Amino acid sequence: MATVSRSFTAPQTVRETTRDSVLRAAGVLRYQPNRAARGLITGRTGNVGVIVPDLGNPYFHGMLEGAQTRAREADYAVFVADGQESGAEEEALIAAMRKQVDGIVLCSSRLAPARLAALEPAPTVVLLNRRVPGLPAVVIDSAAGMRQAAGHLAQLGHTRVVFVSGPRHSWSNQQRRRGLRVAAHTHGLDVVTIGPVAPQFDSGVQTAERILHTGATAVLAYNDLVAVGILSRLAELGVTVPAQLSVIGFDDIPLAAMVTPALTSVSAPTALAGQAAIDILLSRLGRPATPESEDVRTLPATLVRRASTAPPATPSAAARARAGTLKRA
Amino acid sequence: MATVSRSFTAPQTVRETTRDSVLRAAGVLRYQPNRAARGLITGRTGNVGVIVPDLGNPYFHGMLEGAQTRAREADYAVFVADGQESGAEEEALIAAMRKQVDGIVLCSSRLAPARLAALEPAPTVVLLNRRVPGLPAVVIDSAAGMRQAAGHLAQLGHTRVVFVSGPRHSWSNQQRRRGLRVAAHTHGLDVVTIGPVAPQFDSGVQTAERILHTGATAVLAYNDLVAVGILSRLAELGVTVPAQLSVIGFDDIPLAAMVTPALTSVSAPTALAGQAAIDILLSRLGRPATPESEDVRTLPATLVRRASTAPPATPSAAARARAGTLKRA
DNA sequence: ATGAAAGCGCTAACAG
DNA sequence: CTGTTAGCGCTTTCAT
Repeated sequence: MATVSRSFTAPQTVRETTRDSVLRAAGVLRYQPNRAARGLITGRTGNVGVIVPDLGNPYFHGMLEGAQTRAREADYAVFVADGQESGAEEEALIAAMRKQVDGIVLCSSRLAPARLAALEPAPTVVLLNRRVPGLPAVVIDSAAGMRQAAGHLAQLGHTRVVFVSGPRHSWSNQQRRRGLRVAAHTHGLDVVTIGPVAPQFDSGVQTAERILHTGATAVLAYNDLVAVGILSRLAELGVTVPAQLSVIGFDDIPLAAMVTPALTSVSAPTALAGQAAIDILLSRLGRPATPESEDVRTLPATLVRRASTAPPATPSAAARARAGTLKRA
Repeated sequence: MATVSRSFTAPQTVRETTRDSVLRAAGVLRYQPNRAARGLITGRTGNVGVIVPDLGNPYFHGMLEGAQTRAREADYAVFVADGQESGAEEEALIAAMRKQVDGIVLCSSRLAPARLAALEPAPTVVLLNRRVPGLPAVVIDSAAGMRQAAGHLAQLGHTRVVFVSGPRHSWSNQQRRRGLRVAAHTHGLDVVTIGPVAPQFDSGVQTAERILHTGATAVLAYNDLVAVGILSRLAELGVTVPAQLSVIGFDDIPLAAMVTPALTSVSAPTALAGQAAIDILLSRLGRPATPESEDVRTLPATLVRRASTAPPATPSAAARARAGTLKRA
């Protein structure tokens, strides 16, 4: 009995011939150690949890995918749960998961900072797309993307750009806004802010004309959804993009890759972020509770040059390239 | 000790006053029964697994979301795993999950029918978007959507339509193809099939001109991706949609909701399907192993009328309505 | 209605 | 190197 256990968990401590026959027998009987029972004694479950505010939001799919991939590579299974945009629900989920997982990745947590800080050390938690002192985190550096976007526009000769601001209290929006202000200063760009607006297609449609009235030649939208809305309305108004106006969106959702060739976008590496979160989580599980070391990993958002660098030779060729990431059912 | 257990699992068997003090104490101490330990003895884990071929594919997000929502309502936690489009990996995942879950939902399984049939009765499994005799399943009835699409086109006065066929061996494609054939016959439509083509944006771009050459006035594409490709190329060619040509896509991915107003789409209720799968799974867990009763739930895909019924009064209004489902990070 | 004891499947400590 | 023993946290007889 103990020998069987050892053959799985500490193969070196068992004579080779014995181990072989054990493993062969296990193969025939399709025996696999019961992880729940193992966890009962080792205190480790081999599971990690991933909590997102809304599984219906494409923004989180990349994070989930990245996390799942990495976790599975390390032979961890992942629980996924939907916090329903509610801090209370999130806390309930954490409580429910606590004993079933070794750690939890909290994506864009809706919990108050104090609540988050109160979680550690049990369970081990890693924040994704959120920063709270004392907790390990993976953040996406919007500012980096904004620097690239501003540099890109400056190089194209733009001098006056519009920023369509997202939800006022959104951490992402603050990041993007702040990043742009700095970057614009660096490149001598004049920034006009419109908004805040809801991060919807609709908002873009409604702000398009105001944007034109500012006399700006380029616009950075809070996210791709807003950018696409702007593009849609501009098309109706007969404004050619990017010739008369450059439009830059923000996000990493498959959607963005598909819409009109006129869209350039600052893209957040969500899948990489998911992977990084798992990496940190697993490394923390190694050393038992080291409150001093604070792991924070920053991933830069990057400008994905699409058509607006210059009108593409054949628009469809560019569109084709962009569509490559989408898959079938 | 035993009384504590009973207070949680069988409250009636404990005197009210005793139970109250137990539960109150539990609240204070933040005690929650350890589900793993419980599972060890009851044989039930309170977890379900969801396996999809590719977490990066938007088509499966709805299923996952629906499944997660329903599972959580029933106080089940969900494991999610990515089969990487591989039957072998899928089997490995099933094996790994088996002891940790009470049942598994297999979405668009890539496993051979015989392999699937060999799974039951342990673990309990429900197929989603796949049908194999003897196994409970939730399928999305593409034929219903095709009937609506054909009826819609016939009513608009079309007589000759193109079907751009997807991957030859795809179950979905067979369903759609077959459904259209029947529906076209009913409505006296003439169908020209082009393809099979890869389910990509690119394919649409490449087939657009061939479609025009057929003299057809409407086209049904295998999926939205192909449809959008077609629309993109048509725009380049100066063909107005829907006036000169009606384009209908197929799928339920957020993407589709955003692209040009010219797209009408047959939409698959993936979230509902995910919920239904969990419903069946949980009902099966109730009655222990009833191999006779074969639960199969069919959900109809439906035509989502967008702009192509008639050119919208204000295109942006229609576009706006379609964009409503997308959310922010 | 409650407590005592056995045991779910496993690993860890200790003999041998 | 391998077998024996104890016990992880819980539920479930079986007594009381």
